Amino acid sequence: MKLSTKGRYGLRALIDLAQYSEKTPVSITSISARQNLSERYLEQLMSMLKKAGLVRSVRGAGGGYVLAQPADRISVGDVLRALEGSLEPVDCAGLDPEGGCKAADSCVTKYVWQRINESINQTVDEIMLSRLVEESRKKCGAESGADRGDCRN
Amino acid sequence: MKLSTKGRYGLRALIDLAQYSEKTPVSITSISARQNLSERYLEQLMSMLKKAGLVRSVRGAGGGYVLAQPADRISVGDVLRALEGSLEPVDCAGLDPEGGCKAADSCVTKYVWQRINESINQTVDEIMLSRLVEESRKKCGAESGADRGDCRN
DNA sequence: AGGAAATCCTAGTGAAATACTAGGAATACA
DNA sequence: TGTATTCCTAGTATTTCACTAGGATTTCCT
Repeated sequence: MKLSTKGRYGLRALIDLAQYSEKTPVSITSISARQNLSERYLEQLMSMLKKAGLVRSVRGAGGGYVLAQPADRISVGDVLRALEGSLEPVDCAGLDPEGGCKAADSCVTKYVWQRINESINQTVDEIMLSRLVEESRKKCGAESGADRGDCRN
Repeated sequence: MKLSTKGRYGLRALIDLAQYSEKTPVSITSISARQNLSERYLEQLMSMLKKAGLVRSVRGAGGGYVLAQPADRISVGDVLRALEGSLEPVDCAGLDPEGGCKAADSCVTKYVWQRINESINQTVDEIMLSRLVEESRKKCGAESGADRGDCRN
């Protein structure tokens, strides 16, 4: 039940992007420098976020990324699902027509997985990027945010 | 964000155990036969559940396992945490004294991981084994539960 | 006593996923 | 034309997962 680095790094990157891309696009180089992430790896994450319609890209010199939607319309859930795939804790095969779990109707644990799934999604869908950006600004205002790169989550 | 087979199989096994161990201990052989699980693997899961104090074992012929607590005092959360370890989506190193995340105080994403963690734990802690046993009995009453083994979740 | 049925314990292992790295093509600004 | 960027595909070392294997120990039954 762990999130992979995709989700963890990607959320940090998007918060960073939301903070710095108000006027001009933000390059992968600058995000990865601030957040202490591998450029090449972050590149792949941004590509996924783009496919999911959360960011837009500007190619060429002076280019980079910007949010494709206002920060108060992008939820943590949108970000995590884009990067991690479905957040449900178990892939119940009950969906496929001929796929798998013939016991779907009599499967007791399925109820449990559904409940977990709902609670996770509800939680992540109600936290908006804009809110995290606010928090971040508050905290960086208080302390000099010099050592931000230490946080790997 | 997927549960491993440990949590999935283990929960099924414990539901099975709760149903069949009212009078006598239930052997791994019989659980794995009913649930269509590898005996050797299930053995390891039962060992973990024992360490966690959820089941007791009776050695020797005629032995097996019984619940160490009544089924209405064992939650799904107890089972999953015993088998999967902590359910928190990110191992924030903020706990260790000299361990890791120096940015803990200024870490924005930490808030997100905490919220997810809380919602997962709350959900799984309020579903009791006894309830799942009830559900299982209802469903097996309706249909002839012959094909139970097909469900791999 | 002796065998059968069970738990207990440690280690090994093939396959898959993870977390990157690498190389280069395409695009746009200056 | 050159430099800064995104874009795309493929390779790879490490780790984790999901078992399998071998045997020791305990207890019941005859």
